[in-house]
Formats: sequence, C-alpha cells, structure tokens
Amino acid sequence: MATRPNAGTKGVPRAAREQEIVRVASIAFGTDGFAGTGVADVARAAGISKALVYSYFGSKEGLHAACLADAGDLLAGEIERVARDGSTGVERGVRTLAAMFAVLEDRRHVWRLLRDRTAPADGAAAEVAGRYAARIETLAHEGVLELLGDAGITDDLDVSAMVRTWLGIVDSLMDWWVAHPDEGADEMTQRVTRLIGALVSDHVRRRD
Amino acid sequence: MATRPNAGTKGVPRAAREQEIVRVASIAFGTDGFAGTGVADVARAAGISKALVYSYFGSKEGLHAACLADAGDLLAGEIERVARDGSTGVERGVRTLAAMFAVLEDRRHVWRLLRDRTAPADGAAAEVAGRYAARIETLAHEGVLELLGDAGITDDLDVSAMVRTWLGIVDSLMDWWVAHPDEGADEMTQRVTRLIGALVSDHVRRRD
DNA sequence: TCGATATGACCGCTGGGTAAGTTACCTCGT
DNA sequence: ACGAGGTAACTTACCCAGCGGTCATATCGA
Repeated sequence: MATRPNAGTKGVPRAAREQEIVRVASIAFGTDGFAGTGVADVARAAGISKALVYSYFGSKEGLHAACLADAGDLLAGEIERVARDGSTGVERGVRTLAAMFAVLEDRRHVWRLLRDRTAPADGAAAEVAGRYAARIETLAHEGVLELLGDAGITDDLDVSAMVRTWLGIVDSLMDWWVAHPDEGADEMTQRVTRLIGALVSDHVRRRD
Repeated sequence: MATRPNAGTKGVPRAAREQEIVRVASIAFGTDGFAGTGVADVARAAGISKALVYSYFGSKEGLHAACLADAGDLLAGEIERVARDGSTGVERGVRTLAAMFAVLEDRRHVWRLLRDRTAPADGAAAEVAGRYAARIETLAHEGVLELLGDAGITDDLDVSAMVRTWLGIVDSLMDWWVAHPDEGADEMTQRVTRLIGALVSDHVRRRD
C-alpha cells in the first residue's frame, strides 16, 4: 500500500484536507511571511503534492486568502465582541488583548498573518486581507478615539498615529508570546497589566 | 589620495558613487525589505549597472551590510548619546524618540532597515546587523530595566516583553512617520508627548 | 597604448504555475 | 454479483519568469 504513491489518501474528505492545508499554511505564512513561504514547503508539511494545493486554492494568493479569511473571522469576531461590552480607554485595550491571548493561545502565529508586510498589496487576496484589516483597524480607531477624546485630544493625526502605535504594541506582544511558548494566556494578560501600571506610575511620580 | 581629484575614476568619484548606491539601496531595503528588494532595481534607481554594484559590494548581502553599517552607526551613536545624558524612565524614552526623529528627519526609512524580518538570519551581513541590533537592544534593555525597577518590577520576562514592546512602539511611530511626510521631527516629538499624557491621564482617572 | 572602470549578455537556480499521466472509487449493464 | 468504463482525486515531471551572480568586452582617463 505505502509502496504505491497514491494509495490510502483518497478516503480523507476534501473539507478536512483543505482545513489541514490552511492550518499548516497559516503557520508558514505567519512565521516566514508571504514572500518567505514556498507553496512546495506548505505542501510537503501537509503531506500532499504542490499541484493539489493549486487544485484546491488556485494560486499562492488564493491559499493566502483562505488563511486570511480563517484568521480574520476569528480575530475580528473576537475584537468586536469585546467592543460591545462597553469598556473604554486603556481598560478596553487590556480586555481586547486578554481576549486575543485567550483565543490565540494555541495559534499564536495567526496575528502576524493579518499584519504581514511581505504580502502583495494588490490582487484579489489583498482585498480579502484589506477587509479584515479594515475591520480590526476600525475597532482600534474607535477605541483610540474614545481614549484620546476623554483626554481632550481630537486631532485626526494624533488619533491615526495612536492607532498605528496600538497595533504595533499588539504586534510586539504577539511576537514576544510566540518566542515564549511556555507563557499562558492568563500570564500574558497579567503581565500587560503590570507593565502598564509601571509605565503610568513612572510618569505620575515624575509629574509630582 | 585625498589631495588629488581621485585618480583613475571615470567621471564621478568612487566614494561618492558608493555613497549614492547605499543611499538608494537603504530606501529600497527599508521600504520593501531585504527579500523584496532586487539588486537590479537598486542599480537602475542609482543610474548604474547591476554589475557595478557587485564590483563595489561583492554581493547583495554585502550591499545590505554596507547599508546596515551606515544606518547602525547613525542610530546606535545617537541613542548612546541620549543614554549618557542621565534621563530615566519614560522621560528617557521620549528623549530617545526625539533624537531619532531629529536625526532621521530626511532618512525615515533607515529605522526599518535594522529591524527587517526578511533579512537572512546568518551570514556575514547578518553578523553586522546583529551587532548594531544588539547595541540598540542593550540600550533599550537598560532603559526598561530602570523604568520597571523604579516601579518594583524586576522579573526578567517582564523586562524582556517590555523591551520588545518598546521597540515595537518605535517601529510603529517610524512607519507612521514615513507615511506622513509632511510631519516634521519636532511635531512628532510633541505628538508622542501628548499621546503618552493622554494614556496616563486615562489610567489615572480610572484609578480614582 | 595601458590600466582602471563600467556594462550588456549570459548562467544557474529557485519557485510559482501547469499538463499529462496514474490511482482509487463509483456506476451501470449484464 | 461483477467487471468494464467513466470520473474525480492526486502526483510526477515539466515549463518559464525572475533573481543573484559572473565574465568578456567596451570605454574612458592618463
């Protein structure tokens, strides 16, 4: 059986196999970026041939789009859920992070997927990516607007810069988390709370 | 010989031409990353042939290393200068940012150069990059250690995560700055100060 | 003329993408 | 019940564009 190339693989349902490819590809894309990931590598990691990947997803971009849709649904949905709970300011940021940590505990690479600088800026897949990125950025914008508004800042550029910075902070924490697999989601949330507290206490102490 | 008008060159002195190539390549590497930048593109942008780039720098990695050395000297030197002025905590962070903004006003892409995820992790050029990255990270570590120490936090993982986050914040601000070419260095510094103030005021208001 | 400098043309390899062949499963006529 | 034939799933082997890198050759200054 194993001596014959095609034996024993037909029984797996297509949906399950697609899901497995997306899972493997998401890790690859999230780790090495779009440009740094080869379709052949993904196929090998998934235990199938490169041509089959193309038969399923049409192109490397198609595969990428599938991964993005998967990741985007997960993340945008979760962030929207937190947004609806009524918290504001830094509190809302921390709660969002906590939700991210919880939902990404076993899929930490996923965040990077949506914020990949090596991904092509145009094309059908980029549009999918853009939609999810826009959804997430809109929520971030909303949160920042509230936070800064309470402090009397309404300047568009200030808001825009703060949104960018906030997303960068999430990027950094996710990267750090990926590099420290022993840390659990709860520990991460506590760590973030602790660090924000330290930052504020420094600033306040200095002001007096 | 410096006294003579550059013996044996064709029109432009070699040193000036090398400098121009590094300038152009830095923009390309900083914008599209190492993997996304082609030597042919750099050569075309510099108005010379690809072969000449190789004659000067030996390889794509060599060119990259030259760009990194240029950028690293500039940045690490400046950060070290700020570190020596005795400021601590958030204050030191803001001063460092101010210095970065001032020195990178006309070369905003340079920061990205040193923090390029698509650059090869091994090889001679990577070692150069690593030396400069280590220098910068050491200074960041030092600053974070002080900041957190004053707040009673000494945990290594906390410090490590905060260093990563700090660098991510700088990344984000630099990216935002690149995307907003009309904003000057002073405006950026003021903006950062304003945003930190808003963040702290929110946190303090909430605590009461 | 001589030597340094610069280039166009070329090479090999990598990686996205494709076509044709191979295998497993399903169906249907007998 | 069963095998011939059709079809979908899957792979192997290939194409080719683009990129890093090289070299013989052309050009320029002295």
